[in-house]
Amino acid sequence: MQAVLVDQLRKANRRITVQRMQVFEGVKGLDSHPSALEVFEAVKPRLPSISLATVYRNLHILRLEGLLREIHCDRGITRFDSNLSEHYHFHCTSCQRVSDVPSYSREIERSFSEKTGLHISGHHLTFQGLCNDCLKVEPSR
Amino acid sequence: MQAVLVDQLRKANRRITVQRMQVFEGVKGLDSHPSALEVFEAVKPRLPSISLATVYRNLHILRLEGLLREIHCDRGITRFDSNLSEHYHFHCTSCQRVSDVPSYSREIERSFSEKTGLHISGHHLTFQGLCNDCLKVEPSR
DNA sequence: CCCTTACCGATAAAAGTTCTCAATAGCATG
DNA sequence: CATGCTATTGAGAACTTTTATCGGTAAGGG
Repeated sequence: MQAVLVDQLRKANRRITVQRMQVFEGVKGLDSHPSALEVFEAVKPRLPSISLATVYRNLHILRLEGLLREIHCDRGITRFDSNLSEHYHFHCTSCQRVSDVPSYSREIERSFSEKTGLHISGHHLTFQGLCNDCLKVEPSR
Repeated sequence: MQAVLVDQLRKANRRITVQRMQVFEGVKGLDSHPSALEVFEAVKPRLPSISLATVYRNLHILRLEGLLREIHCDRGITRFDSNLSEHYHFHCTSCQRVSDVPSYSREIERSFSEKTGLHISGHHLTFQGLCNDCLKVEPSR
């Protein structure tokens, strides 16, 4: 299980620890693009002695090794995404949850790079709006 | 000067203070999408007694009243943009500066909304890459 | 099984932001 | 122009999110 993950960590001279695996599983298990604190809460029942610092440390390492992505939607909060395939995000401005949008276009980058001559390594597209749950509660906006 | 700004603040029952005006000018004067601290540093020479809390307070109020936009590119930092016209951003992953990209497409929203049935209020598109200055220094990537 | 060292938990510290509160100053009114 | 109401200010405490420190632990190669 998680052969790619283990191989990539080994290759980078990183050890396979219970905490590291659980942090990764924590992000993967929560489809809601959890914050570090949410990952901590999710892992704690299975690993009651885990430290918040360990969660931060491993989130950072997993991101460095390209096994997780960071996303920045709200002020001051970093969220994590285990979905490495190219995709966009939908951010509900009411409940703050972030969900995946399966579409993606590399063409956007190419046309921008052509127009500006700039060196592009990627792009992020995030839609804002109200998710269906929040639309029911406050149909005002 | 700044008739729209003043009118909008009056309408919202907000007072026109030197500090508030200078905070707005600070964001507008820095084309680099400054953080709160950078706005504070920019305003301080003209208003040596201004408090950092006042800068934060007014950035928040100006955003609430729709006179500034917030953008979230890096981890943990909120940047401000006085350019209210619809546009995208280019984020240099080396020097962390953010610049404006003049293009915009409302069509993206419409097609996404049509496909998903979700209620969309906006979208943010940010390109990552190396700006021309940083490309010269580190042509590695 | 042993040794090296990456990693852990606990905690302090740093960075970014918001809150509290007494004093001040916009500005509407007379 | 003087007065009163209250939104705003400056200073600092407090809070939130994230990173650094450090002695002890355990992963994994030999």
